This record gives sequence, structure tokens and C-alpha cells, in this order.
Amino acid sequence: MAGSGDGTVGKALEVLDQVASFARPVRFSELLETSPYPKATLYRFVQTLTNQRMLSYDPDRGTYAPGVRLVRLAHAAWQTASLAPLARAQIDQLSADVGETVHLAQLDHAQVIYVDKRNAANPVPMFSQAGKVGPAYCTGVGKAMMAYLPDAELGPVLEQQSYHRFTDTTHTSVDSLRNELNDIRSNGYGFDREEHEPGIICVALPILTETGRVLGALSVTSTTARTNLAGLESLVPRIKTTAQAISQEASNWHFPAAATNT
Amino acid sequence: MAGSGDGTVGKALEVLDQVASFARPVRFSELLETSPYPKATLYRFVQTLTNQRMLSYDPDRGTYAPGVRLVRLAHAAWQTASLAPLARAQIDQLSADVGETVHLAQLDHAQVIYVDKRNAANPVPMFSQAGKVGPAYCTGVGKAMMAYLPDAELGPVLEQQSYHRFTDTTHTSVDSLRNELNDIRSNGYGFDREEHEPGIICVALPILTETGRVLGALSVTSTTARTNLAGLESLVPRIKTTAQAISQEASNWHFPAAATNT
DNA sequence: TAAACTGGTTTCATTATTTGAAACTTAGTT
DNA sequence: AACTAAGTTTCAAATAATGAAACCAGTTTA
Repeated sequence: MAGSGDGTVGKALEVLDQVASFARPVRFSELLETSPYPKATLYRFVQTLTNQRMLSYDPDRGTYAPGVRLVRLAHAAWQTASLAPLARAQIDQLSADVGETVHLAQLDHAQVIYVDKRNAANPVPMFSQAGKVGPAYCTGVGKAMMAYLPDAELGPVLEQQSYHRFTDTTHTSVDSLRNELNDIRSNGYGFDREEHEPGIICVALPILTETGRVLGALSVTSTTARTNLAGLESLVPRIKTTAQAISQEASNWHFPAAATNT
Repeated sequence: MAGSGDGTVGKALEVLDQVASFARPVRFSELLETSPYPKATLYRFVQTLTNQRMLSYDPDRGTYAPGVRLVRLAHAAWQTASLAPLARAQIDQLSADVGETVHLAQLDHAQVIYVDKRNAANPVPMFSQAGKVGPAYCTGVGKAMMAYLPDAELGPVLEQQSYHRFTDTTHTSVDSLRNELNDIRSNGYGFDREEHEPGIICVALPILTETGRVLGALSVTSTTARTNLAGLESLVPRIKTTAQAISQEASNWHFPAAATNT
């Protein structure tokens, strides 16, 4: 139904996800316990993925872990498909200007993926942050992106949120979330009102194509100790400039050198 | 034979690699030109991969690019399968101590993948470096790892090197490379004698398990303007300490919390 | 020492999926 | 209106995936 299911490839990738979801090397038997597939089938999947170096096998311990080929592919993904490389300069500038942490995120399925992060004060090494996923319904970037999703796509995304109550401002129902999304859409920006973590607030703006498609979102995060929503709101014009610049870059970019043959 | 070929999954991953190898979004027709598969078959693969969000499709332009799901998976790969997270502290320390750029690399197939990098002077943002691949035959880390590969594995790896002459110290034959690997094996460390880029030299040491399996390699890079091979050689004891510490971490690590159920 | 177990690997007839030539559909030319 | 290029769908034949069961170590238990 939802998401998975295309033939053999889909199943193999499910297994890959499963391995990745353990945050440590796993034994075959451990996978088997959680797997819907019979022993022989799962075994063959794991073999195939290992041959393909999507999984790596530790012979000393008999464990499987996500393979290095993924790291290589991801490098390509990050370079080509994400906004990060072409947004880099803009984000550096923004982060320097506002003196707060800036996040660049994109939507994957129903989750938010942080593809870049710039911390004005102490620049955290990236990979530890890039690729990190978070919930969409209780983050500034998540809501900013959802607010601009076409209705047909929004529905399923709303369904798949967990609506876990992290704090007492967390949205816990589709309805209340949908209301806020409308507000965000009319304002052009949205907040995280300590919905995910107490004391942490942010403003977020979507990054849209000329055709209005959602590319990603940009946020500036701070703490209630340092500022408040009004303070963040005052940054909106500055952030909007960056968002538009990134959108511009993105539309210029694609096809750096389209061949002119035949 | 070598590498590819496991059933449908293997083929799909080949297509994924192909998309990744263009460093830009590609049209279906462009893929078709380079693909061994007939139109309908390729089409179905691309569809499947897109459904699975391993590829992303830009409807405005009709192009495909590696998908964000890869970024998420890679995060897991990097965290679990690579030495980077558990080597981080050690590398920080080493880089600070020697005041030069430190690379942490692993072997994928016949290529070197840099999984982490620490630059004493200006800390380069990571993702742009992590995941980057390089040739094995003309890099310090590559040679250090090959030197400790079991013969059965080494053969194919040696075959697959390009032996492109980057500089006049580059190895251009299996034989000369094999000779150096022997030397490295008996010394316990190896150099990059400007084999890849003029003026760039490095010392590299392998990171091995207790059983002697190659986990990765560590290198300290400098320029001929700042030092020479002897200078780098004097760092070997210091680097060795780090290599051993990382190996130790790696063997301690696996199974942080093995479940004790039934 | 044997018997039972655990964790992993292989077999093989059955079943379901993939395959790809060709036909079709748009949308853009001439 | 006829032609083309690029992308999408069909469908019978060919191929690959499936999984119950058998098998093969090592380990533990009796």
C-alpha cells in the first residue's frame, strides 16, 4: 500500500532500510526476527545486497551493516539532488548575518531531511548532521514545506505523521496542524513554537520554484533564552532574500552543459 | 563476473549508479543512450527507483537525479559501517598534534572512499569531502590498504586500477605497484610521493583488526613546500598510536547493547 | 559420546515477475 | 496535415524469485 511494494527491488530496499534502522551491525538472525520474509528469501536478499556492496559483512563477527557504496551514492545525491551545494554560499552569508543556526531541509516522503546546517558559533562537522531525519509536523521547516504542498500530496503526508506530543505546544491532530498550515501559507512563513523541544524556537520559510513547487525550506533557530518569536519574525525579510536567491540558483543551475548533439 | 549481475536488484542498482555518474539531473533519453537495456526495461527500472525515492524526478524539467532517500541511508551507513564516528575524537587529536590535514579512508571495491577529513588550519565542511572517491593505486591510503589485503582479494583490485600517469612518480604498472606494496607491508607504512598531484605528499598507515583484516587507513598530508618524506616519516609513531587506538575502538564497539532475549 | 539445538546455507519444483518488441500517445516540427 | 522525437503502455514468452524442507557446521545439554 503506502510507499513500498515495487517488485523485488522494493523488497530488497526494504531490507536495506531494515539494516539501516538498527544503528549497529546486525546478525542475520536478528534481521530474520523482524523480517516478514522466510529464512531463505531474506538470506538471498542479504547476499545480493552484500555482493552489491550496499551492505558490508564483517566476517569476524558475522554481522551486516550498511555498506560504503551508499556513502558514495549519497555523495552524488547530495551534490546533485539536494539544494545544499548550490545554497552553500547563501547559507554561509545568512548564518553570519543573523548569528544563529541555519538549517536547510528537504522533504522525503513524510519526513524532513536536513541536508545542510550552519552554526554561526561552532560549526558542527557536517555529515553528522546532514542526512539526519526529523518529524515534519513539529518542526519549522517541516510545516513550511507542507504548507505549500499541493492538496493531493499533502493528504498522505498528514496521515503519516505520528503526532506524538513532545511538548504542550505540539500539534496532536491533523486538524490543528492543517489550520496552522493555512496560516503559514497566507503569511509566507511559519514558526516552531517549542513544539519539538522546550526552549527551542525557529522561523522557517519555504524555498519554492517559479512554478510554486516546494524545493525545500530554510530555518533560523534560536532559544527562548536569547530571543522570542517577534525577534525571529524580524528576520523574515532577510531570510526571504536568501530563500529567493537559492530558488534562483536552483532554476539557473540544472543543465550546466546541455549537449547540443544531433 | 566482477561485481555486477545479481538478478533484478543488481540491475536496478546499476541504473542507480549510472544516474549518479552523471553529475547532474538527466533525461530518460540520455540514460537510454548509455544503457544496455531496452527502452521499456530501463523505463520500468527508473519508475521503480523513483517510487522508492532512490531517484527523484523533476516534473518541470523531466529529469532524474539521485534521491534524498540515499542521503538518509548514507547517514546510517556512515554512522554504522564507517570508522568515522568512532574515530572522530582520535582524528581531532591527531590533526591538532601534527598540524596537518588528516584523512580517514576505506576501501570500496577498487576505489578509496574518504569517510572523514580533518584540516588543522581551515576545517572544510565535511559532506563535500566525505563520500568522495579516489583512485587506490596512487594515493597513500589506497596503497596502505592494498598492502594488507589477502592475495585473493588483492588480485582483482590491482587489475581494476587505471594506472593513469598523473605525475612522473605515478605507478603505471601492476608490477611496480606490487613491489611498493611489499615494501609497505614490511615497513608498516607507505608514502604518496607526489604520485597524484605534484607538490602533495603524505604518509599513510593501515588500520587493521586484531585478525589482520583491513578496516581502513589513515594519512597525514602535506606539501613539498612545507616538509619532505623524512619529515612525514617522523610522524609515523604518532600516527600509529592513533591507528591502533581506532582499531581498538572498533573492536570494542560493535554490539553496544546486544539483547538478551530468549 | 551421543543426542538435541542453534544459526546459517543450499536445493529444487512451483509460482510470480521480469522482459522487450511493438504498438501507442503526446507534444513539438516541418 | 503529415512527420518526428520522447515518453508510456501492452502482452505472451522467458526468466528469475520463492520458500518448505533438507542440510551442515558448531555448541550446548543429557
